[in-house]
Amino acid sequence: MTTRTQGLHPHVLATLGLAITAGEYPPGSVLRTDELAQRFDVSRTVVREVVRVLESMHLVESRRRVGVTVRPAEQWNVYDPQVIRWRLAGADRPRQLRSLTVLRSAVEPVAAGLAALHATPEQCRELTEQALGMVATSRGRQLEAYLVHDIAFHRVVLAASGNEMFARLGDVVAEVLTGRTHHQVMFDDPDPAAVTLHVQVAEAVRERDAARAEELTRQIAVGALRELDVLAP
Amino acid sequence: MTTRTQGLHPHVLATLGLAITAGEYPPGSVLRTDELAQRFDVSRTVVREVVRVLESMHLVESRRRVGVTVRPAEQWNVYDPQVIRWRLAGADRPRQLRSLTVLRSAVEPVAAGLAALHATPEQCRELTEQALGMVATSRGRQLEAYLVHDIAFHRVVLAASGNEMFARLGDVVAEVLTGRTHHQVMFDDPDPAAVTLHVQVAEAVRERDAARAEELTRQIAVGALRELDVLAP
DNA sequence: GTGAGATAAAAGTCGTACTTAATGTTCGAG
DNA sequence: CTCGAACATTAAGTACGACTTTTATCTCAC
Repeated sequence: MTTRTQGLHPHVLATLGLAITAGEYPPGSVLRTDELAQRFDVSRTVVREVVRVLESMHLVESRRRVGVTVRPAEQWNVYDPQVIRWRLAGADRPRQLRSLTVLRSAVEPVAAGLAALHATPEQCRELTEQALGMVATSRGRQLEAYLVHDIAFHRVVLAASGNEMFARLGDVVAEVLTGRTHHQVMFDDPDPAAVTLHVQVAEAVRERDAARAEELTRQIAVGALRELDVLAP
Repeated sequence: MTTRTQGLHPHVLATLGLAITAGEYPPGSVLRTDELAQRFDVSRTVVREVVRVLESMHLVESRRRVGVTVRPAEQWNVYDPQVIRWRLAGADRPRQLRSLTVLRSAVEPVAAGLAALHATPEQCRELTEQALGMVATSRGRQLEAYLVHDIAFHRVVLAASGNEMFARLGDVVAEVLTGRTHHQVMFDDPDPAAVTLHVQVAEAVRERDAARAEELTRQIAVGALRELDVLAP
């Protein structure tokens, strides 16, 4: 079950990162580089580079004479897309999905409001197009195709907000939506109300109606949260 | 002007990270590890570890036969606390401060609303205490003391929200508030209206009034944004 | 021009030797 | 018996040199 990556470093990093974020090493656990080198059958060089990266993610802390200790989850860089992916792939996907959705519910309405003020004509067009794509694929179990448009739609909104912090959440939203579609329980077809709301958001942005864009997006977020409450414990 | 850090790796990392985030290397610039090793007078080992970390922050990309190329700013991991610190220390502090404040304006109101639902008695007490501390230090040019309470206040709100993504923004908020107080132009005393609002937020949380906590925090955010508009171009 | 093949440049990997710092232990002074 | 200072030990940090692998680019025949 070797994770078949090209290059040793990526492979070791992925394996260790996944294991740590999955909680396989309780906080305070100590790893030694030599031991890891042996375990993965790679040189200490590779292990050291991996440890440095994990350290920059605050997953571990490396101290002389003691080793590489695993940090408590509260200290992890949970905004690191890599960490997010690991956690979504691991055991506590539900919890992660929930906390990310709450984050979305805070950010996306504001982003939509700003998008209404700053979106370029090109972005407005793109937004409408994706919304129509969602409508077109919202029936008949085309969840995969729907997902593509959904992701693109939210990406454009976040990018059009003109705020780089929002824009960079595009990847996170993509992960959330993908995770929801693939792993989470999900209805056969998306909620028709949500689809309509997306179309209306595109409309509001096009008409530069910031307040409406924000409010409509807030409704989308509320819907997503409610759905999560229904489908998850 | 050696940045006097203990350990070679931290020193090289800090220097290079700062230089890149400051835009000293335009996107697409190519660095070679041997060259860097020479320049910093360290072994290739150290440089390689640094490059791996920078790579995990998406600041650079390392490819065989071509070298280490600097990525465009849109791809940087702008949520990495380290990157945030570098950018706040560098040339575009104003822009960074603004985008982070917008992020706060989206997140903190929602966090406050959740805090009203989930805060422990201990957190309520802490909140009130910090708010009172803000009142006590709001006059007579005690900006430093005020800052401490301000940071603590917002940290508690974010932590009390019960959402880990929000909680982890505590450091970011701390950086923003610190940056605003130290480097940004700021009035001699904080805005009295803001101080009052903080006290009221503590009150609302204590009384479990989520809607009010959210609305009041939104007003704080609006004030912060307005202040930024007044004091920055 | 175009495509196959040679060339070379730079990152990737490895092993070993040495340095440094933190921890734990020992041992002597009080 | 307690305390503290010297010492030994351990694991990370750093350095260096050799070798491998990938791949951009150049060459040359067609």
